[in-house]
Amino acid sequence: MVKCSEDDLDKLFFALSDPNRRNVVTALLDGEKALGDLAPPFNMTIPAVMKHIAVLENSGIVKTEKRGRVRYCRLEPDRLEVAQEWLADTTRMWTDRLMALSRYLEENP
Amino acid sequence: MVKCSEDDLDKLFFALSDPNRRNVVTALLDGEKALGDLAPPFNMTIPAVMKHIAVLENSGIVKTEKRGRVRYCRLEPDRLEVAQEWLADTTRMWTDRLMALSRYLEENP
DNA sequence: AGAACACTTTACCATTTGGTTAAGTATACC
DNA sequence: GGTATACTTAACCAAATGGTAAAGTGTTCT
Repeated sequence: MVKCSEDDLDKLFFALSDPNRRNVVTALLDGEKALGDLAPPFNMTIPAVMKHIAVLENSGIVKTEKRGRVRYCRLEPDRLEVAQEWLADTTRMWTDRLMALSRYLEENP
Repeated sequence: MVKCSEDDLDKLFFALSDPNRRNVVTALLDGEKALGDLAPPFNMTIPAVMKHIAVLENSGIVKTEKRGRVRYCRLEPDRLEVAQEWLADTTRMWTDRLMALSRYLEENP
């Protein structure tokens, strides 16, 4: 099981619970993008994008870096992998226990 | 790719973004539980539990049924599987694209 | 019938969220 | 130096969230 605090999970799932933020993540799959490039495609103002980026950065999914007057945003592979592993482990655990339950129900009608 | 609306994903991730709700999900792995049995372990009042159950039910993760004066809560395997598949597909897509990116970066230093 | 039980509903509260506009700051260009 | 660019900050707003206490409703037990 991946080490990951409850608080990390809160932030991670919350970050992914908004469609605009998931869109930003999708946009960043192409690679690094300037903060200003993320607003127009989603009809958001720059301050709105900044808040979403802050949430994503707080969750560890995204990192940003300022070069000159431009703030570049990119996905953080490590954190993505942590998220992926936690999700896989958890859903597998759910599935296992649910299968055990359904097996039990079959054997005890 | 699993069919799953953006709105479904909002609800799903949001439902999982609270530690009390994840605890309720974990508690339900043992099987069906009465609503009242979910409050004491987490130091919540009954109305608080009801709100969390409503969020989980709205996301499709949990279903409830009233028998007599007791409301029983249980995990909904179908929805769990949908969630699991979506998460696996999405994280795989992320991983694929990130691997393509790192391969590109290796070949173009 | 009457009491006990297990929710349900209502009303209320502080905080957070997601968004805006407008003014401010730092960098790049002519 | 002065101007355009690209964020940043501040102030504000409506709605949602997570929680409570208290009163109400429907079942079950004696």
